[in-house]
Amino acid sequence: MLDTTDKKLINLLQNDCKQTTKQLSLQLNLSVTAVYERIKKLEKERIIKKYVALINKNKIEKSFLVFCHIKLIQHSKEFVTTFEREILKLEEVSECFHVSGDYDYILKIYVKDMDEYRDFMVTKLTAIKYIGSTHSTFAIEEVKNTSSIII
Amino acid sequence: MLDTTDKKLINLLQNDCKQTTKQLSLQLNLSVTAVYERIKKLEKERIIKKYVALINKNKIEKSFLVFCHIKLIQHSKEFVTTFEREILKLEEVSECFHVSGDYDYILKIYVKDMDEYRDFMVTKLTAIKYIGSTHSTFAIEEVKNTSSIII
DNA sequence: TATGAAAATATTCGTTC
DNA sequence: GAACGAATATTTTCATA
Repeated sequence: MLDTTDKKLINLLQNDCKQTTKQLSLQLNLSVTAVYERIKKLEKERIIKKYVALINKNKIEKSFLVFCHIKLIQHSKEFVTTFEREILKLEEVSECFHVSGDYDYILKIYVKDMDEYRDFMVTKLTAIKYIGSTHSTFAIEEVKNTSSIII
Repeated sequence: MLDTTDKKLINLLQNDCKQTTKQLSLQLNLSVTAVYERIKKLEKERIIKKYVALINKNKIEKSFLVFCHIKLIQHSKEFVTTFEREILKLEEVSECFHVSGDYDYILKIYVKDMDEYRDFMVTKLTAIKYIGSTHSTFAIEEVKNTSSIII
């Protein structure tokens, strides 16, 4: 189980994973080795999944964000499987969740601008079989966008 | 401007930022120093925003994901500002985007389970002033969820 | 859990293209 | 300005107490 120190450590690493174990040890009142061992444990147990660099989307021309709600024409196993397999291939789709309610999937799509989005819709998304309908919602502003979950 | 090597480097770091410059240099056919200098440049220009650890939500009891669509009662400057300021304080809300369309905001919320979500709704979210209506959509399955944008 | 030595890595520097 | 290899500084890693 995770104790308070583990949780603190996870929160620190979610915010900046390039801190040295020495820096972490000072914040946690632990020795360098103790921090090191705890991190290794968290990695081994796959509580820490991976370490990544987060990129400023404005600077790489991928700041146009669209939420796309998708309904399939039917919910048979084959339709679901095919759709999901095809979605995984689309690099513009950063997230895709199967959801309950009025539609079947919510997709988060990052592209350069509206032109690129239209192109994506026409040539890639709607080329996937079994899509019944789509509804696009455009982001006007990013109020909050964090990868970390405070525990 | 970013050349092909920069883009490759960014993609590598988005996938694993703990690789040593030596490992990166082998994949990029560059010297260790050249890789080092390119990374420093990307950090300085804020193209790389930060380095973070990604946590397995299943293992920390935060795997219940809800998309919440919110409409404000009005769109005055004051209402928008107040709402956004309050949302930033809620640690359950990992993302919040101001959007066009049928509602004003899309929120992504991670909690433990439905009970915790109900509690969050009642005591935290709907306690915020100026919310007109909310509509919650629950994730059944995570099909794709990546922090990286391939460039 | 802590210490410290050994190994690996990051960082700086002088030089070349 | 970008790349390189050599040097130095720092950090990680691991055996041992």
